[in-house]
Amino acid sequence: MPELPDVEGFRDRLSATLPGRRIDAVEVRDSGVLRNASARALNRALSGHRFEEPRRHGKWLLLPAEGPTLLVHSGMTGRPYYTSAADGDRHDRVVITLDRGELHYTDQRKLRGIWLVDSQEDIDDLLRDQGPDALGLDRHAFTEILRRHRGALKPTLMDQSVVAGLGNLLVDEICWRARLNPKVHVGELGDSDVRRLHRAVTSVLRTAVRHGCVPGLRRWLTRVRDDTDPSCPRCGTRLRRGRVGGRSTVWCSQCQPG
DNA sequence: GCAATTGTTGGGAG
DNA sequence: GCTCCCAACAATTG
Repeated sequence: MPELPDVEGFRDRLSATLPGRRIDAVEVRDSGVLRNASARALNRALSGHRFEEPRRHGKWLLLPAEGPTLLVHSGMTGRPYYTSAADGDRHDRVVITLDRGELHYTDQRKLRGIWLVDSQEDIDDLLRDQGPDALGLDRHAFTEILRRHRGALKPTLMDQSVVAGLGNLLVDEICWRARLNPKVHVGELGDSDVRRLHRAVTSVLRTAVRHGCVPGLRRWLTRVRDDTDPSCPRCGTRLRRGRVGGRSTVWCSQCQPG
């Protein structure tokens, strides 16, 4: 689930609760989510520290704590959340007890997880291959980035080293909005195509961030993509399903020819 | 039992 | 070097 809008929602909610909270204890219930540190190292590095303002880059969430920083990548099913009560989730893997409330990381599938780093250099290292964040990317920068690539549109937009934050649902929604076939090659796009694409990225992201997910709104592809026999919310044509770049893809052969 | 799943990585082919 | 495909990671659902 987590793409840029979801992670931005995590960041926004944690921003309202986490800064200033002191870490009292780190309880690791499933070390399968720890990617580069032991539970003991986590405890030692974080205990007594206070969380600062959370940040985000693409699908990465950064939780700095006066020196050490937790980097969270939620994979497909992860979600960090603050709770003031002692409630939780079935798949809570890490529970950090704070001086007030708790920070939980729940993750059913554990495809990614949590990294602990202790310097800006280590952060840069982990995020080295990330392209610029998709949110707030202006048209000039977007065009310049796109012009460096030749492959199919959808895999290019989903490549986190090209642009950081776009996932499967978002990219389908963006291509549909821009009336571009997900299989079209980036090199074939004209200036007006790129302009339309940038507008679609911006507007879809802005709305999705407001909702904290890719919303199934009235005139959105996401609303119908999981229907048994979905039709285009714009023109009514039966939607096509297939795989593009190895991912399940939905598009409208009428609105997105090619 | 088999396929599929909203993410990422590494290996290998062309 | 670039692009694409596959398998793997893991857990659950249809």
